[in-house]
Amino acid sequence: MDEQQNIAKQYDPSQVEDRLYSKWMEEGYFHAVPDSKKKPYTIVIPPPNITGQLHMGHALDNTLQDILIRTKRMQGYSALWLPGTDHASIATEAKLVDALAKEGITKDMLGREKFLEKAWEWRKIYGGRIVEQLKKLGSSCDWERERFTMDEGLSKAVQEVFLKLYDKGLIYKGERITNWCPKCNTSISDIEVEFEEQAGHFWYIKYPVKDSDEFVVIATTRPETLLGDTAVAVNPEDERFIHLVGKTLILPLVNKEIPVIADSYVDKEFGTGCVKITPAHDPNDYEVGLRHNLPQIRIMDDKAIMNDNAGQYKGLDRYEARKKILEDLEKLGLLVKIEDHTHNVGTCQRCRTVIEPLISKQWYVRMKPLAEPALEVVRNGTIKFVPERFSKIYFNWMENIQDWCISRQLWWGHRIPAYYCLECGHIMVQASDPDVCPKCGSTRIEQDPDTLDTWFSSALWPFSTLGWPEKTEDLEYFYPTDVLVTGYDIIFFWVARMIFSGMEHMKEAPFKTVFIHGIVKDPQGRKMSKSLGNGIDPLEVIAQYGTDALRFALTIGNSPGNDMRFSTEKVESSRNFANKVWNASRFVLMNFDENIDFSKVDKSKFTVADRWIISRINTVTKEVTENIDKFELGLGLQKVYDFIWEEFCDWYIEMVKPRLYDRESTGRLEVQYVLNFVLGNAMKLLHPYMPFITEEIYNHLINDGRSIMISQWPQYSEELNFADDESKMKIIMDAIRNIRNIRAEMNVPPAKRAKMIFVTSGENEKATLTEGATFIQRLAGASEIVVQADKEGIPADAVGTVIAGVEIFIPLDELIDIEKEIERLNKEKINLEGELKRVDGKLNNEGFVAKAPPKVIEEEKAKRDKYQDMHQKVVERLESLKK
RNA sequence: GGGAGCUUAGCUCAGCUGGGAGAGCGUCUGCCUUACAAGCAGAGGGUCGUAGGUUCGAGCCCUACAGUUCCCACCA
Repeated sequence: MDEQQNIAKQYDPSQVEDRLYSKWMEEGYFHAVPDSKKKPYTIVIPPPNITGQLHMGHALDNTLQDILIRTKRMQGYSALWLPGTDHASIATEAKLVDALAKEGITKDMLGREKFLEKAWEWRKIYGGRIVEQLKKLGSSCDWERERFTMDEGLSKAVQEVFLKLYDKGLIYKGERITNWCPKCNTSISDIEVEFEEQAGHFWYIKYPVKDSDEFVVIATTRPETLLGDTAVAVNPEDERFIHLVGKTLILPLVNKEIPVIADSYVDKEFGTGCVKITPAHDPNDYEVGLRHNLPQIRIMDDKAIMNDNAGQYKGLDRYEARKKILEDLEKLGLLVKIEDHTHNVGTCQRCRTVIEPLISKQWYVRMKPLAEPALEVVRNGTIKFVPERFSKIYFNWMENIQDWCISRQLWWGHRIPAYYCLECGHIMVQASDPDVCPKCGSTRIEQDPDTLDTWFSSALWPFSTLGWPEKTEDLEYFYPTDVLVTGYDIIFFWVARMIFSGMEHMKEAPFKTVFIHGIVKDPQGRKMSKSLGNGIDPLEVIAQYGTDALRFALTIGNSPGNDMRFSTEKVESSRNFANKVWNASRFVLMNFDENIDFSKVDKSKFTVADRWIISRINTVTKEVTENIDKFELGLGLQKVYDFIWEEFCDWYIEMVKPRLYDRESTGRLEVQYVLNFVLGNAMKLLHPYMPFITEEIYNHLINDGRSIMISQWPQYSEELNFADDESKMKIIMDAIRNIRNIRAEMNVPPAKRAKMIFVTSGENEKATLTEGATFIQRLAGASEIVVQADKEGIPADAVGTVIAGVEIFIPLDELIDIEKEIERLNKEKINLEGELKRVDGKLNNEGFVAKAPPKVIEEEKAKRDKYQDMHQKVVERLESLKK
């Protein structure tokens, strides 16, 4: 076949990938519809941010999802992989603000409406970018169903949920201390605060006692908050200070009177035992303040600039204020000492700015009632984490859950459906803009300016994307989804919230399995990050090595939940495998005749090798299918890899070459059939992992002409299990390996062909060796093969070896180095003695014989017999050489 | 302070329910053998972190310890 003869020696993914992806799209293979004849299988994508760029984490996450969905599609499910993107309110808004700043424009200059117009423009430009990048990965998403968290339907779902939870009293507005990011200018939830160890100081400051010479010393890491102090607390059982409780202190610099209070929150052992209490700027102090009815004095504005309450420090940034305050305290002789102190500082996940806890009015979700069903559904196994250990992390978090702050002082996002009467302050939470206040009749009504936490909408993703709150056919058919694939870093942000949302609004868990993967790290084991600049761009890897190689590298040798290092060496070896597959296929295709008619195949012409490889792919099919079912994707891939490279390429193809090179040979058609069958099935098993190359090859093989994507997943069949042929092949392969070993060790030139004599008394061995003679000739470089029952006619200086039940001799024309041969045989002898010692150790152990399963004992006995026989023959051989 | 993971060949990692230690890369030797030098054949290399325990039998189960990474908590 001329066309096939011309296939390039090296696989070029760039010639294949885009072409095939377009074809799949055109054919609509990714599209899934409710089909009563099929079972549904659903995965919803973790929606990437619209401003995002594909990174290795995405590449891994989506490769794993694609492997699962492609497998299930081939297995006959109506397999839906539902894609989409997330508006990522805080991230997008921050980027847009930065971009505008470069043009000298601020949010306020634009106004809300204009700003949102800009944001939607951005979404148009960048939202599509990540989608195109996912396509480069080969993701078989149903793009006809692509969703966006701010789509009309999804926004409807968000509103519906907000109203529902508000009506149930599960959403409330409250004034309390929250995490505030002065840079992003918004409140954030607890999990968006990342603690970072920083080197800081402990400043010891004197607070004089009123009308006394006495004073207390407090230790603080944040002296600027002194301005907002409304008490100093001591432990009620601290005898050192108990006499001061109830007395009044003079707050330095401010010269205000504050009380000394007793609260068990104070640790006697830590610091000085006296704690300044700043209810408006510290979460713990806030709690203490509530217990003791202390005033809350905010001393900073939303940008962490000191406000009116800071008196002379007004207008200073919090760190400038700190410096100034310390100077002033120093002057007054109130700064006692300074110690170095490393402590954890809360920073904004988004921008790394140090969080300023502030008192403000925010919307919260009451979590306790929602957490209970979400815990139960994991406890009772309705939802399983893979690996299982992550359920513990989930429990730990969910059991100690705090109310969720959901309002954000941002513009880009779902606006909170709450309206305020400007006359009487009445709050209306409803779907549409009210005309008049039902309480006072005023028409002066304003909507809450805040938007919702991005995760509020992603929490609804598994059902909002399927049409909820409408009762759609899709929702009915595809919900609940089957697997959620994600990294362990977003279990709290997303997984947990989807679970309680699913339970609350659908009364059903949103998925059955949470398949957790680790983080992709750089070759030195560091997390890939922008600031380190150590990220490896998956798109560059694809451009250089191909998508299949990237996917292979991300999957091979990786086990669920574990982090992995990514290196170009790994991609190179992955690329090499793709090339190997390519060339094996090239070989197969080059050796097909025109107008092959497999209906003429005569199975009686199958050789031991044919049945062996069929039996092997049959077993591998079973194993790989099981591995994928158990989410052991790396193990499954390893098995396909080993099968293709070692068994199919290194053994089977090498063994069938003589039958293919001779166009008149009997069984030529049968070989072609077996090659086509085995390679075809191997490509199917490999397809979920390496979709492009497998499709390209499958298209050239002889089959029903359908795309491999929608072909049927191979089935294990008992009829294709040929145990006899597998054991025969073991003899043949052992013989070949041993002979190759001798030849290498005895420095026999590779090109030199030699006569080989096999001595065996076993009928089975004899028949097998005769049957496999051509294979041995070719693969072990034999010129002639003789199988005989005794050592008749074997020259004394022949080199030799032994496998189970068979002695092998190679008479060489030249004189051999007897010493070297003795040395080599001695090595064999020592090896066998080691094996015998181990087996005997077991069989001579009474406990083993009494308690081990009979099958294990039988196996050990068989091994002992085999090794004893081999050992005896090696010893005899050594003795005859020493003469 | 609490919790989890990891520790296996020079490097990076697999090892499913306990039954003779594996892969890739690297190293050494020999090969351009008409699918593939991004390849073929062969070799070397591990007391599976340490110490106990359970078991006929432990890389795998239990306990303690050491090193390491991460998560949660956040004592000013």
